[in-house]
Amino acid sequence: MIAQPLTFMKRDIFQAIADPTRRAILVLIATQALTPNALADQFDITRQAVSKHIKILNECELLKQEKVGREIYYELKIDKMKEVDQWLEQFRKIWENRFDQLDNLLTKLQSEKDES
Amino acid sequence: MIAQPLTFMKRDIFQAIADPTRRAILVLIATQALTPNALADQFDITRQAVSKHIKILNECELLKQEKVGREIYYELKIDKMKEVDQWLEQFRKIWENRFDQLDNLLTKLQSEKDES
DNA sequence: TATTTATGCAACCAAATGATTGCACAACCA
DNA sequence: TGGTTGTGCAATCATTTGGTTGCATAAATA
Repeated sequence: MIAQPLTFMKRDIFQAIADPTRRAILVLIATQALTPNALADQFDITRQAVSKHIKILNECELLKQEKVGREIYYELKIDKMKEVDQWLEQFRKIWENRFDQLDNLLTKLQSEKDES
Repeated sequence: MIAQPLTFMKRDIFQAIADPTRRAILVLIATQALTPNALADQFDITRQAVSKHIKILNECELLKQEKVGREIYYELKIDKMKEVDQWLEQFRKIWENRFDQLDNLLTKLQSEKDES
């Protein structure tokens, strides 16, 4: 056995973003801090269901929180999203490399055409 | 069926990459085409379990396949990974913007220091 | 031809997931 | 003080998930 996931965190960011509701939450709190109630207003599910999603996002260390009285404002720790970006990097290298090769080919074909 | 309705795909790429085994598979077939058996050798699970993961990745339209005799070579459709990149873009904008603002602040502080 | 090999599919199972309802409790406010 | 509001937690439930074993079939090989 060669390839095996190395770390064993209970949840990782890839699980966090697997659910469409959680992705929507992340977008909402990317630019502004929101309370669970404010978030729940945006969805068709119960406040408690949203609360569970928040808990999961929190376990993944995706959230900053600030308590104001009895309200809790949640906001995205944007830096955590870079983990996904870093994982994507290995694929980005490949597609950019292939694009460059295609570009080189087209340039070469063009110059050959010019010479004729 | 010719084209699947985009809005009602059973699975999306975020679900595909949620599982650590599937992420490892994607990495393995990003640069080379591999058969299910060759893939299964890399993991501690059964060939059939790997086969199920392949099926899921296929449903997400992440795979190219080429049949050679009785063997089937699977390779990653790298362009499909751009969907994740595109979703990340909205967050990238934010963190790059914040970095620029921090950079501007530091530059300003430095120039104020130079003036004194 | 008979056997081995590569693959996919079906049935089954335990655990995880995403939702619900109900409750507890602290913080506001009339 | 008593009632309302914001939040989190527990119990419960149906569905999905990720794994297993067993089988069917087509292709390669002895």
